[in-house]
Parts: sequence; C-alpha cells; structure tokens
Amino acid sequence: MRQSRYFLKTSKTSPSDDVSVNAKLLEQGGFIYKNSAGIYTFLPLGWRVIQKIAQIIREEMNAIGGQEMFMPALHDKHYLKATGRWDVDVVFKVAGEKGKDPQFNISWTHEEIMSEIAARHVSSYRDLPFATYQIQTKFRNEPRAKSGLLRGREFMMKDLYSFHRDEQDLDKYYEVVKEAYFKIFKRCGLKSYYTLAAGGEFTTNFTHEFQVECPVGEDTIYVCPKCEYAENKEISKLKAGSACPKCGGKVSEKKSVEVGNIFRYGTKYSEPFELRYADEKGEKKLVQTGAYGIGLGRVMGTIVEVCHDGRGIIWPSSIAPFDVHLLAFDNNDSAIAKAAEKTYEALQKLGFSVLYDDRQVSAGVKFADSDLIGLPLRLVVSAKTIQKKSVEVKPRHSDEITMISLNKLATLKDFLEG
RNA sequence: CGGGGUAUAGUGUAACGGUAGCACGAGUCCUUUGGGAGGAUUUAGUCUCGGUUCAAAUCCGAGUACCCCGACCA
Repeated sequence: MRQSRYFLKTSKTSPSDDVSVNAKLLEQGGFIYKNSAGIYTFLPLGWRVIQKIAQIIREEMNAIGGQEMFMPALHDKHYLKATGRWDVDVVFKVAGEKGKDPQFNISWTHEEIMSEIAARHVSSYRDLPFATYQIQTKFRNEPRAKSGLLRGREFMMKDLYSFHRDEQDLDKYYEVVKEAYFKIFKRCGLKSYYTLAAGGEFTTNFTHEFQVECPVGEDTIYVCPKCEYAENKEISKLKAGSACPKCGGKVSEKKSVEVGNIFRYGTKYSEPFELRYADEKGEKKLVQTGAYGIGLGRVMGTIVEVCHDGRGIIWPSSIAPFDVHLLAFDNNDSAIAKAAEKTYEALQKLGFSVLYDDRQVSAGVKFADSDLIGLPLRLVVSAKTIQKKSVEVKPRHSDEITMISLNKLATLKDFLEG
C-alpha cells in the first residue's frame, strides 16, 4: 500500500481529553475515529488489525468445530421477553413504527436468537453436539463508556454457542474452548490469566474470564506468580499476599482487562425456547448449552495498552496491519525513488504486506509516523543504502539497525517470527 | 445513575468583561529530505438556547456533548 494514496492521516497531537493510551495512540495513529463516546469507526489501518484478530479467532474456532454464521442485530421483543431480559438497563430499543412502543431491541447479546434457531434444528440426540459462532456487533447502552476501545457502547464480539446432550459433554467442550482461548490470546501477543468470576445478567453459575494484566483495566485479580492461578476480586476470598490455593505461593493484586469470558448456561436458555432433544429411548430432554465471548475491539485496545512505548504502538507481528513499513528518504531523487519502488515490489513478491511511505515529506515526519503506527519492521531506502545495494532494517521493538542486501530480502522473515 | 471537570479554526492551544491570537494542518509558489524543515501568501473558529451588561469566548441559568472518579457491567 502506497501511503500517499492510503486513507490514513496521523496527527502530531493526541486527542485532548482522552487519557487512556489505546484511545490516544489509535486515534493519533489514524487507526480509529471516535464518532461518539464508546462508538468508533475502524479506519482502513485499524480495520486491518481487527481483520487479523478475527482471522486468528476464526482459525481457532474452526479448529474446535465451531461453525461460523451470522445473526441479525434487530431482535423482536418476544426474544428478550421470553427470558425476562427486555428491561435490562443496557438494552437499546427501537420502535418498529414511528410513534409506537418499542418493538425491537438492537442486539446486546444473542442467546435468545441462537436458542430459538437451535430449537428448530435439534430434534434428536443425533443432532448433538454442535457449536456455532459469529462475529457481530453488540450494542449496549453503557452508563459510562470509557478508556477508548476497552468499554464501548457498540463493539464487535465473537460469540460461540455450544449445544450438548448432557453436562459431561458440555464440561468437556468447555475445557476445549478454554484451551482455544489461551491459544487465541497468545497468538495475539497477550498473556492471559484464567479466572473464576460471576455471571452477571447471563447466568447464576460461576463463569470463567480471561484477564490480561493492565493498569487501566476495570477488573482486579489476584494472581499467583508461581503457578499462574488467578481469581477475580469480585468473588475471591483472597487478599494481596494470601497463599495461593493451588500451590501455596504468594498471590499479588493486579488490575486487568477481561478480554474473554466463557459461560456454562446449562438449561437456562433451553427452557424458554423449548430446546429439547429425544434421547435413545425417545425421552425428551433439555439441551445443555454454553457460550463463549471475545471482544475484538477490546483485544485490540488491550494490545495497545500492553505494547507501546513513548513514541507509539509496537504491534505484535501476528496482528500488525502490515508486516513492513518501507520509508523512502528524498524520493524526489529519482534514483532513490526507483530503488524504493523496486524494494516495494520485491517485498510484495516475497509475500510481505508493505506500507510504503512514498510521500513527499521529510525524513523526520516519516520516522515519527513509523514509530507511531508501530509496524514490526521498518525499512529505509536512502542515498546511503542504495550505495551499498542494501536496505536498512530496524525492528520496532528494538534499536538495533541492520543492513540487509537487496538480494537477501527474504531473510526479513526471520525478524518477523516470535 | 451520583460526584468532579471541560467545551475557542480540521487538530492542539491563548485572550482582565472591551480589536478573537499563535502553532500545526490544508491551498498556491520557491527552496528542502537520516528524527515532526525554511520563506512568502491564502484559508478557517468562540457548542446550543436564554439572562446580566453600554459591551460576553470571558459572568449567571438551562440544555447538549466529551473526559475523569464511583456505582453497574462484557
């Protein structure tokens, strides 16, 4: 992508009133645009990050048998009325017709929709188990949107729903999803802790959360540094310095962001929607269900909170919007421009995604933008480098500069791993 | 929803109740290109409604929006 033609503008100044690092850097870097409090547009650069995260999630969901689908955002009131959730505070409602009472809610969650569909699908034990998921937008009228992408009123969520004939099968799958979640967050460059938590509006059962240590997080967890056991303060009997219930180590108190949450619903949503199957004896039984959520924007925001320095973002290579930021200095000079173009083509042929800064601006501007945007590798083509038939390479996360000769560009792959 | 704060040009910021200014950006021209370049020139603004006053960006009231703390929540 040629930066001169890209729908991207960075800013020299960060937004005046936002305090959180993710809001500052993502807005300043041209990844997102704030339309209202807690309501963001993902601009082309930011959308590429979301797509990377979505891709990782899809791969891991598909790997555990998840089948992707897509549910509506407008839900007739009968859905939420069936489960007594029509009057939950965060629900946005709209009238079907002007001047009438609200008929629809805008999707704040999809248990009801999915349960009804599942009830039409399932008749026999032979139809079970299965798991479906979607990446969709949730709308929740938060009393207080905050911290950039960390708490929005409109946000993208991956929600997986699983359906089982009995609790044992649900429990088994719950563990499978748990492992998939660890993989997802790890692939996104995040170290996550698995914690026990309460279920809120969703279930009276205990649930489990995936928490990432982060100072602006809204949650507080107790973590054992030895065995990584963790509990959410909400329900924990631990205190800072208590002995870890698993290994006896000393737990410490940390602020954290909940990037994922998994729920065992049991039959809570099966009852209102008559979600039953016939077992081998023809006996009708309620289906056991679970649900598993990940907020994509929140993952993106959390990564920025965890991976940045004073100059900008440092994307993990797995979710960076491009692999390489190619800077051409003095591209008025035709020799330099030509060398940069050639490098740009060569990199793409080798399979790298490249943001090529071909703008007619000073070197300082290009350096500053490159640091701010935070792609894993910065390549410079200049008068100096063409003399040596090389390009200059610097990983965003270090200060080490390497010269790589033009016929060895493939070795850049080594820089991107890990 | 309770508490606190803020609102001036596209962005970031100044202005005692008395001429709305600066920087960046953007446009044009020239010179520039290894850490946010220089000169010339142009561009554009006081959130909304009401009040006080000879005079309001400035004081008062209401509204709206945004930020922060708390409550609540994923």
